[in-house]
Amino acid sequence: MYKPATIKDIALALKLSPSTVSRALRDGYEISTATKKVVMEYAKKVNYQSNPIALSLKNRRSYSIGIVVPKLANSFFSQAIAGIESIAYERGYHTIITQTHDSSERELINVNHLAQRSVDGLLISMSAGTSDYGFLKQLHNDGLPIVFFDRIIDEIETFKVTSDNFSGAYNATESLIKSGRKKIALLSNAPQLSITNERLSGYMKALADYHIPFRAELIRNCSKGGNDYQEVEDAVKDLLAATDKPDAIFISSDRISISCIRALKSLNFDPKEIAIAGFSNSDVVDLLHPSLSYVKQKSFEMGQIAVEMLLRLIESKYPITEFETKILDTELHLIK
Amino acid sequence: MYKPATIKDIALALKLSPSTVSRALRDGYEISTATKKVVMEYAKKVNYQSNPIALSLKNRRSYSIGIVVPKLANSFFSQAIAGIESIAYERGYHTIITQTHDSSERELINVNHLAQRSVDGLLISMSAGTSDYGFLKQLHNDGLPIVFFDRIIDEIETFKVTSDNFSGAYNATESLIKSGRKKIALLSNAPQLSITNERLSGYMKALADYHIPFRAELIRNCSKGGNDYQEVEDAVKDLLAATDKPDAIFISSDRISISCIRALKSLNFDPKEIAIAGFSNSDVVDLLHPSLSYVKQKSFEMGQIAVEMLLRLIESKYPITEFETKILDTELHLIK
DNA sequence: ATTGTAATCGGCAACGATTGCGTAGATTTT
DNA sequence: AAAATCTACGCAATCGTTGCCGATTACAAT
Repeated sequence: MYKPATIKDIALALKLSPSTVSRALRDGYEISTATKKVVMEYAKKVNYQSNPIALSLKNRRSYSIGIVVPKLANSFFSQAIAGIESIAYERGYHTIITQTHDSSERELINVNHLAQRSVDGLLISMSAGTSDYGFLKQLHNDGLPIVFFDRIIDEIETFKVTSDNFSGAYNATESLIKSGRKKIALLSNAPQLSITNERLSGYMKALADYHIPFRAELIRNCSKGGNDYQEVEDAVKDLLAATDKPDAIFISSDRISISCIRALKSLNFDPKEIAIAGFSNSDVVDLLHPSLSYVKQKSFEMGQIAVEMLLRLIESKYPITEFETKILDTELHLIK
Repeated sequence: MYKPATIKDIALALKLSPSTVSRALRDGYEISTATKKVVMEYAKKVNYQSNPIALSLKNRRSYSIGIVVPKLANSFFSQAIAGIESIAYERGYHTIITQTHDSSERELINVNHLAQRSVDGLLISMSAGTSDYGFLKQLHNDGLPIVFFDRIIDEIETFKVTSDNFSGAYNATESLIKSGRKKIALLSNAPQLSITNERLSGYMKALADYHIPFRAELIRNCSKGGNDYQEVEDAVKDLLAATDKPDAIFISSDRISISCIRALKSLNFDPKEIAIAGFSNSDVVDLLHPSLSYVKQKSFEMGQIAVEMLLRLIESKYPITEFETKILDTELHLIK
């Protein structure tokens, strides 16, 4: 059985009391230099390390923060996590990463697990399927610091950070228009997500600004958000089977962008015939074929900002009542 | 301050002792049905959930397992994690995921953090930079169950699962040979990794079997394992600048495969002039251009097998002394 | 010699949950 | 009616750590 040395062990071996050992290790002022030296040396010898579980129980602080994202395999999220970690580690916090695979049930389980494990705070990007935020509201009201990133919600008042999805979508759509396309379809993400609607608005505004009539039949919702390839292929096939078929597609999600490319490839479509632009943070998006123009979010920075917000909440001595929602701009990369 | 209901709270409210409440909640036989009913109902009302921290401290069991991988952004690992979770959740365990970014220091910190957090066991795929396994040996000797996957090491005797890297490399190299290539370069991964040498051996064996002389000048080590793009580009550039330049490249790592493709693209190389094949578990590898034949590992299955091994170790009543190293075969996907 | 005052350390309790043991009171047995 | 048995619950210890208070000692000030 795995059993590391404890303060008691040291106390017993050195014929001291646990409290003395504890204070000696933390360099307390009331302990003599000699005792400190003996304790420190013995502690090093037996490789003593304080038990974070016991500390968590006693202090109700764990110096760890919980991360809940839909999918690690999604580049955007793994980049955001890297950003979170870059700051968290620096500030002495550990991270506990969990993924929900866009399942509400899994999300509930993970969030509760993290809360019970007494993480000091929570960074969360909501799952597509979640519509009941009661469990989060509960935790938030009970005082658990929470920061939302990317897929944020209105129902809870706290710090949030997300991308300028409207402009991102606007710019991408505009670029398609400027390259001469007029019949621009939209592959949209799960409709309950905040980002989905913002991107839809950007798409519509761009059409309007360029006097292109909005055509509902060019919109396809992929409510499974690219987790289901078949859904996307069916949508693409359907779009391209129309008599007045689109000459471009704007895709409002990373995973759906990939699926759309795969669909176009498997349907053997001439890339010149149909232009595509979409959101993507894939680190190989520039190598894909058929190629697409893409809107890239500042994922790493978003992670950094989110965790900084969270640490402000956690380490603030007084309750914070003024919250901020930060919007990061996006980068449009056009195909050469 | 976030403060969930405790057993004491319930005891106080119901004028019972904590022990009675505890036993009532666990449906102990010595508690009257009436009391149980009262306790259960009140517990539900205040949304009581047992504190895992306290339980961990008392039982030295946490029903959580630690996962340590080099990089979440690497598809292979995020797929393996999905496999791990699929089994772990089913069996009532939580997972705590950490990544090292191939840094030994980070690996040490993460492993210790997990051990101290009293995870019941550890699933680890080693970082490229690690050469001192002392800290793992220590934990293992102290009785912490550990299972290695993918990037395994010989120095510790326990369950392990990895891919048949030799055959994977052999088959890929063979496919290049059969397509008429004779001057096959090798972009190799960090040399201290187990998988690197196995793949090198497979490459060499294929050359030998087809009577192609081994040429050391066609081997390039990317010791940073594709974490550094420039290293790969330099290697590719160097290879292709030679007078007797290769007509094919076999790449022994996922990340390096991607970097190599990018290098070839940025150097404007004709895909027909130089064929490439490499290990990759990217979920978009079939959409890349220039395209490559690829060796895909059974990542999801590997995760499942690893966690099953770990649970055997954790839940075994008697110490296990007979260990197994499972080798999964790989899938070769040729470009059409 | 007495009091004051640091310096140095130990004891107790608590964080939340579990559990062996003890026991008051009710019920049954003799 | 006395003794034995049961029922249903409480007490206290435990896990590792630390905060608070108290105790001991030495040494200086009075």
